[in-house]
Amino acid sequence: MMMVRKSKGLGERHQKILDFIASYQREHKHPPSIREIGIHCGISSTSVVNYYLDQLEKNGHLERDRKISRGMRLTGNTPLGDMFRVPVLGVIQAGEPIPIPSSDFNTFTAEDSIEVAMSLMPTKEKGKDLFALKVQGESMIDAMINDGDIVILKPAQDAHNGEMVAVWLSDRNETTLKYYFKEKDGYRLQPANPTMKPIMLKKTEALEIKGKVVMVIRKVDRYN
Amino acid sequence: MMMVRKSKGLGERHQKILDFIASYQREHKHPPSIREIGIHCGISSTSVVNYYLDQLEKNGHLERDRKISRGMRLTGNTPLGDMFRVPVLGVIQAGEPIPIPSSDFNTFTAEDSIEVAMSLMPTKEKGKDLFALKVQGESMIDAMINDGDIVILKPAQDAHNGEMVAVWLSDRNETTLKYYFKEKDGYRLQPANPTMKPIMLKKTEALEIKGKVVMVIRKVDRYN
DNA sequence: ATAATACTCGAACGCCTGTTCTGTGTCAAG
DNA sequence: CTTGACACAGAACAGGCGTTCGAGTATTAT
Repeated sequence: MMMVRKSKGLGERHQKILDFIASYQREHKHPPSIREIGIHCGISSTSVVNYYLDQLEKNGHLERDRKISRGMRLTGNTPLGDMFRVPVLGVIQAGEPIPIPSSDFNTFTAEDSIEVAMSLMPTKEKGKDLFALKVQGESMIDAMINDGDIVILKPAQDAHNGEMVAVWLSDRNETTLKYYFKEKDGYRLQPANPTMKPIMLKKTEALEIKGKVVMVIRKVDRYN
Repeated sequence: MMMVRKSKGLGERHQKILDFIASYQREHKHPPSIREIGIHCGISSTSVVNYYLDQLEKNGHLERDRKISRGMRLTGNTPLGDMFRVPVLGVIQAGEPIPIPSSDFNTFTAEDSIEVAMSLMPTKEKGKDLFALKVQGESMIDAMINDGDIVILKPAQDAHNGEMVAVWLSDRNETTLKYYFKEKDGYRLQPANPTMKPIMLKKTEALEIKGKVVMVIRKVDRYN
């Protein structure tokens, strides 16, 4: 009954156009013209570009200011400017396992997410597969992280000494954020607050590193 | 010798054009045309707009892609996209007074500053006269703020109970970040970490509120 | 006063750009 | 096979838009 040409919603060309607009805008700070889109996407006719642009507008991926040159803008979670979008996968709390990114967490799930300015991002892990978690409860206080804070993590299964990691201690059924140190007899999980004592783990105890902490953001609007 | 028409660097019209471009871009996600600038800035001729645009380009406030419609972009500290630029006025540490914004801190001082996504901003204090300070030393640990953290503040001389404020205790020659509570016999400055004891102040002791904490950002790249 | 400089206007030129129309080839349903 | 929706190309049109030029008006220096 229903005919499917290439894929259901977005064809390869739709995606290519969308990507080009985003990269062009990022570089030039203004959208491309129809003809420029055509050239860079291998479309020889302006009418075809217009054809796709109309579809993208119908699907809600794009907004157009008709009659205005370069009058288009990407909608939805395509951050313009120099910022990064990080999906908030869930909450992190002491007694619960850590949600980690699934394979297809980059899909069009317009789930909850936050935007972070590129210029704030440490090192060059600019927006690989970063993800964010909202801290629930006050169990991370010894990591100097409060209830309601947002932690941005980079997925990882292991870590170097001195890195702050999110770990799941299955033996203790506990999630925690600590500085990671491997020692001869096991592991040491050091709180950020030097006045607090580290957790010492024997090699036999399970320790699952879920990610490295890249950034912590605390919005202080808990007053009224 | 030197002739000064209106002001030295930027005339009123230059500023008006700059502001219009910024607001137009923020709303439409693409730059305005020369004619649009003319209309909204009270300039009847496109050549005059072009005239000012050339000057702005020469002064480095603008970049132009000649021959390309709407081919202009603001340079310097004019964040595109939906983000906010907050100037970093200095450091905050226990033994030093708190730098606060001067009257003309919005001028073209291309000093150090950070960008924060609009969507991260609490409440509607979107970028009034916010400013940021870099925390130096570990004296703010009881506010769950670590060495190297960036705190974003809103200027204030007083506060409501329960708000986190940056205060300067001149009697003790001390700067600190605490939750503020006014009590019958004085003030109570409560650390964020509930396991730590508050500072009790008599009414006679000087307490200068310098700002309210709006946000805390911690970049965790202290590993290599 | 005179000249120089800064600023403003209006109009015209021509490329840039979005729009529209006609035509072609493909593929699946009837 | 025929039909029709779909994907695409090319050309032509009209208006958008940056550019340029000639000219007029202030303001300032000499």
